[in-house]
Amino acid sequence: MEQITIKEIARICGVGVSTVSRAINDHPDINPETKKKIMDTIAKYRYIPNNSARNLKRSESNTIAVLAKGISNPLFGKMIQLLEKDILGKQYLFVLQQVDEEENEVETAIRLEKEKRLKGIIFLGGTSHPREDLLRQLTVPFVICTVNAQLSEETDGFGVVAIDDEAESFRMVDYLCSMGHKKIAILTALERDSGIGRLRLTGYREALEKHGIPYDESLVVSMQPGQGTYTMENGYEQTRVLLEKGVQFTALYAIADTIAIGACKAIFDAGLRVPDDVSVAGFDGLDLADYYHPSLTTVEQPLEEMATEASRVLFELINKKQGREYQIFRANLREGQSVRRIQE
Amino acid sequence: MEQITIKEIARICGVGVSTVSRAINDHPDINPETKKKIMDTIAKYRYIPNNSARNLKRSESNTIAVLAKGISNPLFGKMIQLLEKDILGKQYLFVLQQVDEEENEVETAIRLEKEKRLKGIIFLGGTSHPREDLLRQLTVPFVICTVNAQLSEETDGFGVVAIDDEAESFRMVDYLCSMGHKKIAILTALERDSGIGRLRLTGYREALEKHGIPYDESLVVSMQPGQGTYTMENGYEQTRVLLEKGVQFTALYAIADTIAIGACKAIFDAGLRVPDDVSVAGFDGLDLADYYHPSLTTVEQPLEEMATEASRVLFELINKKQGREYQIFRANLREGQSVRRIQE
DNA sequence: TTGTACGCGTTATCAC
DNA sequence: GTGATAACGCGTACAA
Repeated sequence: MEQITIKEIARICGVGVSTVSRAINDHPDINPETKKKIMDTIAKYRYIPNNSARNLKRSESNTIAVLAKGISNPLFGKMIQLLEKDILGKQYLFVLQQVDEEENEVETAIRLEKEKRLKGIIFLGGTSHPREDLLRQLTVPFVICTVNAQLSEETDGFGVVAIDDEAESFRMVDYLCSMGHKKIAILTALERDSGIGRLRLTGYREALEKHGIPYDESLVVSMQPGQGTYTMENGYEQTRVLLEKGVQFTALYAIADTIAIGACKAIFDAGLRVPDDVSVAGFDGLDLADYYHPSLTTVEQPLEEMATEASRVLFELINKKQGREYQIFRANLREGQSVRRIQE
Repeated sequence: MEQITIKEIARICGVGVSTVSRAINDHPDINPETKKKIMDTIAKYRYIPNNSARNLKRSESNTIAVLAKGISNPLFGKMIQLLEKDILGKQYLFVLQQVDEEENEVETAIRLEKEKRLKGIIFLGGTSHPREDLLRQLTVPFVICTVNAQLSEETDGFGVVAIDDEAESFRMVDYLCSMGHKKIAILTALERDSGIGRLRLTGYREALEKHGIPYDESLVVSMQPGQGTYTMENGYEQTRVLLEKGVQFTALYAIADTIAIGACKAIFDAGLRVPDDVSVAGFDGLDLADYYHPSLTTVEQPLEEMATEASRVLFELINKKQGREYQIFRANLREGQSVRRIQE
């Protein structure tokens, strides 16, 4: 199939290619009439410039990539839409790259940066302790979003847009304690988790400590590895095992809403009720948490603000070429019907 | 930031660029030693070929695009992952493009095809009656997945991988009738919907007809337009309105699980129970339907098989350059706890 | 205001 | 087995 090129358009219009190029790219010095004629021809022949050639020629390809760790993560849906709108609105090209759970997102970013001559990168999700030697191989600014990563002073030209996972996790567990719970199980990520799991687990420990509740390992349950750590299935399965063990607890805190919902199912299946027999709390503030029955008490991340901020920070970094910017948002403890106050 | 190019590598190794190219692309006639030296240098300098240049040069860019209408659609998550794996495995480049609800996915595809020199396209979601004049502007094979689109004889070089939305919808409503329900409300897409909504609504009408139940317009509720037709929020809101109107019905059939979950919430909020007071049925077979409480009776689409088949069909079309292939899968009516038998 | 010619980084086609 | 070199389609400096 013959693809029509800029040369063809030029030939048809009886002008040079540069004139066509000027018309396409809204250059100032061009005769309006000539421009109109060219644009009409372009429309008529449905000519669309070849992206590869443009990117190749332009020293700067004006592309921004969003790397989402787990595209199916319901957390990211809205954010991606917002980011795309923002980025396209700024006349940048938008590339969405999905990163598998076993994949190292920074390695993917490095490859992508060179392949596509990126101008900037936004990470959605990923590890909270990325390998900085890899990060430094990135020569363009990047923003880590939804993960409260802490980077050393040597790394530069990046931003972090997130909530304070540790503090917010603390708040939730603190809240559970204040509702009279003393035996609080936690469904958390893998032992060796490098993502938000560790941060949220730390918050859990600190809250218990504050309330003088000893940390009980039998109440700490790790999700099983495999495809999708933060899945309902995983939450269900681990909760089922926990219940079968006969460990006593009055509240169950899951570090993700999806896990919490799986947990609820296991509780129901065991013939128990939420929150009458077990209180359940989640984290993230998915829409779903609200629509679940009973609605889930959860920590709501301001996802849309975070997306907007992530793109703002990125463009700022692109302009300044350097800097370090931490934007930590405050989350909202959203009370649902899944946690009840119990008597001491 | 200086990007290293193939020329640099060639210079460093003391060879010509073509030799380096041969090493990169696994060409046969190259001295293993030379190749090793080159590959080592490449690794050392972390050279990564520029994608734009490759695509520009290669007559065929070997890129396949997946256009997903609504990336946040939980239906697509797993499918996208499978598709990506399949496509990369076949040594093709994979591009994921999100399409907004108001956007015409075919127009996006046309632009993308030229911009990126695509080799093939997979549509996830979209309209069931696409504009064929636009589709014919696509010069590469495409597969419409999850939508049972019917195209005229004049269009060629495409595949459809879907379930029979009408028949499966019929089956669900038929099932509801067989459970003793006579007043069955439906939550469907927009009046003027051109997607699966219309097909599923038709199945609903036909099932009622079979059981001699008159079609009652007051039981047909359309989702409101705006951002996200198939959302829990929309389902909630429309069900709330329906309940307030005081229309009587014993079962509620939503054409998507997400809508069904929103509906359940509205029912609970009205002080009613599912399924005791109202039976609820969904469509799609999301994981979530299973984990919801009560678990949702739904029509389960074989999403993974469909994804695998979609890529198989696409590659077949790419090789044959033409053809029309309809792969209609059979869905599975998954009984949950949200529908109960009622006495006549 | 417009056209010509060059180069972006890569692969393929030749000679050698 | 290897190295020049001509494309690929576009943007732009420069000349006209």
